[in-house]
Formats: sequence, C-alpha cells, structure tokens
Amino acid sequence: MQPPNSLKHAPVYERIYAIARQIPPGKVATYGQIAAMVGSCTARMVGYAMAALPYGSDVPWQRVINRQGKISLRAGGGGSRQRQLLEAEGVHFDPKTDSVDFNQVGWSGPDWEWLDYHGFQPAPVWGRRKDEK
DNA sequence: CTTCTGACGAAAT
DNA sequence: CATTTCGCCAGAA
Repeated sequence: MQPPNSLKHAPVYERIYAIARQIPPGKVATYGQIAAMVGSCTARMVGYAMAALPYGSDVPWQRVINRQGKISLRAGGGGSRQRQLLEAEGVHFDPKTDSVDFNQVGWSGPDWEWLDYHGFQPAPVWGRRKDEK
C-alpha cells in the first residue's frame, strides 16, 4: 500500500502543483525541471498547469520560469507582477539580460525523502525526439 | 461528442 | 543564429 500522501497515481496537474509548492522563497525552478521530476510530463504541460491556476492559489507560480532564466508571461502582460514578487523574495535579475542566475537562485528540487514519500520516481527519459534511438 | 488553445524546451534543419 | 517540429493535459465553447 502506498503512503497516504502518495501522488503516484494522481492527475498530472496535481503532481505538478505538489512539486511547485516545494519551491522555497528566493529560489526558482524551470518548467522543464519540474516536468522531469513529475515524470511522464513535458515542460509545456507544466506551463499549461501554471496557466490554469486560479487567482489566489497556494502554489508559488512566480517561482517557475523558463530555461533562459527569464519570465514567461501570458498574452497580455502581468510579467512585471511576477518579477516584483521574486525580487521581493531576494531573487536578483540581471538588468542587462533580464534573467536570473541559476547558480545563484536555482532550486535543486525536494530532498529524496519527500520525493519517495509522495511516490515520485527518478525521471526517466522524457523527450525522445524522432521515433526511436 | 468535437475542436480549440495555452507560463516550454530540445533536437533537427 | 532563426525556424520548425513534436510532446499530448485540462477546461471552455
């Protein structure tokens, strides 16, 4: 029997949100990074999940950014809001490139105990291009 | 029921 | 360096 909090069989979005909620203040994770931890998930799906979050969600959506260390915003704007929240947490943006330094604020993911307890397994291969190989 | 579409990212071209 | 292709969830119309 799985632990009561196991998310091994939970919907993908739920698994994504669970991981995102573990990102500590002052740190950031990328869409692809979260997808890899969730397993059977792509960076795009993480983006979809973030976009589907209701206003006032307990998920720290502002700590999820793209691989270039920049903020990905929805059509329309609101990006300044996200940057403001991150800077308030101590995340520094290079004024020249408008990107963050992953070596400085990059998140390494939950500790192995958390992952194991919630039924997450090491992410296998996730983006096989072409039909094989 | 079907169709549309939205915070991404890596490899190939 | 710029563009294209593909992965394939969830909710609205």
